[in-house]
Amino acid sequence: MPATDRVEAVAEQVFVALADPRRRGVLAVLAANGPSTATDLADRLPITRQAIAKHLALLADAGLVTAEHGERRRVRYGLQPAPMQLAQQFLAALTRDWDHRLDALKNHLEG
Amino acid sequence: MPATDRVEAVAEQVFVALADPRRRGVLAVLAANGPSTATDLADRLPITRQAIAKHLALLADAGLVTAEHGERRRVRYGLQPAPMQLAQQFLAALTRDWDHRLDALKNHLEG
DNA sequence: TTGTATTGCAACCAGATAGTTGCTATTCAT
DNA sequence: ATGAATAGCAACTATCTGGTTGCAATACAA
Repeated sequence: MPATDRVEAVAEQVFVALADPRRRGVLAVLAANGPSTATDLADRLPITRQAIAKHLALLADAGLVTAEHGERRRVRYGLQPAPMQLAQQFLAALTRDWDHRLDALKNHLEG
Repeated sequence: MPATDRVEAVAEQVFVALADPRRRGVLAVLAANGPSTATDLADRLPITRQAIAKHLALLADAGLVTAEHGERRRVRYGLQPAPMQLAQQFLAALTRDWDHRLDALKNHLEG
């Protein structure tokens, strides 16, 4: 698989993740408070722990958070900025590409 | 409503739009070929015209495409880059914010 | 050992989403 | 007037998504 396809796949997962306000909420709490457990997050957000757990699973699958297993069966989830940066680059490239193509079409019509 | 909320609302719609491969396909065709009708797009993509029309409605709602009514009842949809740029700025700000907060947390632990 | 706190799994529900088919209306050419 | 091409609307289906409740298992404290 070409590298650009893998980039697009990661970007897609990031877009899916950021498309949901509750997931953005989870990420915001993690950014503000540092690594937290699902139970901690459920205290600060208006949904149940199990709902949080599902969102965390999706975020972990996208690489946006990673789980670290601590003492007493506790699992803390921490932010992982790399996929965000990838998605940002993908978005920037897409915008540039569009602008370039639209300019080319415009010039083609004028010329 | 504060301006940042409106930015976030637009960014969310862009993320939703870009989260779907078929929608990215529609946008790619529009970028490559310029404004096109739903029927044109249906010829180039593996889904029916009606499915395309639904995606176009969502994209238009997000401001990513605009409809121009032409002759003979034809409606052509063209790319609109502004919301993309907004989403890009939102994503960049988010990434910066995370990095800043994570650094602060790290320094807090070390200091 | 009993209790408390935590995680993980499964079943279930309601609503949204993607797609299809079928139909109607409009426009223009023959 | 007929026919071809296009766009829009509605109904229907299947799948995905977000959320809940309930329950079992684990770990530690008293």
